[in-house]
Amino acid sequence: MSITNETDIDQLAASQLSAINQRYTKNRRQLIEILLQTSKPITINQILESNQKLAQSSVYRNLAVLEQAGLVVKLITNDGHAHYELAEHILDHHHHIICSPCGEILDFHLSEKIEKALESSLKKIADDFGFSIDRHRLDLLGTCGECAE
Amino acid sequence: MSITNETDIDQLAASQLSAINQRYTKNRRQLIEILLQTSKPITINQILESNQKLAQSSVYRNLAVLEQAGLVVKLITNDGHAHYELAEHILDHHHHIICSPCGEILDFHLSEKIEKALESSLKKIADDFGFSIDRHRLDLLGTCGECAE
DNA sequence: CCTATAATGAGAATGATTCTCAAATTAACA
DNA sequence: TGTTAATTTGAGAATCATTCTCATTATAGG
Repeated sequence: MSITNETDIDQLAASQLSAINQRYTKNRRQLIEILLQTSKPITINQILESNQKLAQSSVYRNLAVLEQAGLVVKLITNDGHAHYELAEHILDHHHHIICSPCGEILDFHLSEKIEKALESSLKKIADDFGFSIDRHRLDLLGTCGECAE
Repeated sequence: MSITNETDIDQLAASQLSAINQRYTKNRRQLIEILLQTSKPITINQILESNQKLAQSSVYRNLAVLEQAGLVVKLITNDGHAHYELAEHILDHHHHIICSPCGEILDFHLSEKIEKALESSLKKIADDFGFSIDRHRLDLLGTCGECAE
């Protein structure tokens, strides 16, 4: 399900970007690389720290482009900093466990059985509301071991 | 499960506020009332429109106080405007279906069976991660019938 | 190699939210 | 029911993440 081969991701990125008339530039490639190396959703500041040469405005702009291309997902949480990670067809379908005190976000997976049951339930609900659904998200909010000490 | 009686809510509000050394003032009572009358999470702007006499800064401050007291929940979505609603022990446990184009949020309920299965699953996951969990949230993201036209 | 078009980067602008502080309100007690 | 001390209020200023602007740089395609 998930793609880890760098070449595959480059092809995918180039193709999804060109589908919205955007180029797969060096800056955008670097963002994809940073997100690939990180196993959890990260903030713009963390991206800027990890590569001092990137311009803040370009990072914001390019993450927005990558999001439009469907390559990146932006997570809005209560801590005032958006977090970014690769889209689910690159990683795989998962959910987030969020530490409210420190803002860290980690990925987790539901068992296939529950995930399926949930999805069919949600499909019915969306129908009842007359919604067409893009995706669902499930977050666990709490306190990590470190912050609890 | 849910509380609809105004007197009960006032008692609850007064007690939860005093637990954090805060008063149940007229302004705060009005916020509770507005949220009670609305069946879905609303923004600060909607609150200000519904009662022109409220001062913006006070609404922000008081919603924060009510949130600290555990009476109100703040929902952060991708549309740049926080939405507020009464806490789950006043309404009842539910989830949100969000229209990305217009930003509207509606409440929905999972069947008790799925909700239970999900909760026990999540409890195990939280343990694995060494997290203590306050709550979970499940959102459906899509497009409402009106925006789809 | 040219040229038209898109991307970049530095800094300014935006806008939701938070902060400040003087004035108004309230609680508690005499 | 006054008095007083502490809290809340409201108007506007300040903050800060994010978005926009625009001159410069890079790129694709002939």
